[in-house]
Amino acid sequence: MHAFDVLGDPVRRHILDLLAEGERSAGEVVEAVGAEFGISQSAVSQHLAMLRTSGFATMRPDGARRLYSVDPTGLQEVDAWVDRFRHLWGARLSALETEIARGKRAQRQQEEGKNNERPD
Amino acid sequence: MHAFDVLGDPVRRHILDLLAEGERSAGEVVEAVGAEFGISQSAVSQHLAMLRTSGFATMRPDGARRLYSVDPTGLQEVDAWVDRFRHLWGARLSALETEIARGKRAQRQQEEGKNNERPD
DNA sequence: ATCCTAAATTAGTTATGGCTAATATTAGAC
DNA sequence: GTCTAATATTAGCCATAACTAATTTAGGAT
Repeated sequence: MHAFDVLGDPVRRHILDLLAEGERSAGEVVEAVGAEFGISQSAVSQHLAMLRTSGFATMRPDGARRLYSVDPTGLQEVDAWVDRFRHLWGARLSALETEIARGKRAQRQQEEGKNNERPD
Repeated sequence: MHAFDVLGDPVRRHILDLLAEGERSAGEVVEAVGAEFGISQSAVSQHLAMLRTSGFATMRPDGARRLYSVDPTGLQEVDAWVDRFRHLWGARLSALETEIARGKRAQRQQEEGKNNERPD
């Protein structure tokens, strides 16, 4: 199943949001998601399995419990796809691109300062 | 329909890839996509409509033809969602984040230089 | 060994997304 | 006006993703 199909489901996005805050046991995920979406333990378990097999989550056993975390792999895949289009939003990526612009200006000024005592 | 559901479909991703190269008429899209996926004009038209209503494409009429282009809106939405997880892959966003890091370093050095003649 | 809790798995049902086929719209040429 | 080309729209069919209910597996306690 393709990365975007995985993220297409609101329950799976919610699970990832939760895991983004840190490792969670399957039970904790069931409780949180159940509260929000009212679905069964089975359903959540199936989602967790899919997140794992599609590279969005990792699991480690802890006794009888299973602890899940975010796996960046799948998200990076998504990010890589979106990359192709980044140039379309004005070579300006809000806060991020502002930082870059400022950084470049700062660098330029610094480098010019090295060669020439008179910056613009 | 949610942005990720839109990108979940391989045909729609293919269309966006095509539009990323530049504006295309509906007919051109039908031909390109038809060749790759073997689906009808109707199917492609339905996909184009969805891309439009979900903020991934814009359309402008040109006589009887309709010219489609990528609309960054939907992609930005996706990008914003992924943002929450970026810190997970090493606070390193390939070229982009490298730029930021360099920029911050440059700024820091420059500012320190103003107050104190001895940079680290 | 028995029991309980945590979680996964399986089988079966249902809702929906994506398709085709047919039809409708619109623009331009004649 | 009629005809054709380009595209959109509608209705209906089908495949499948997501769910529930029931069962199974496994760990830890008594």
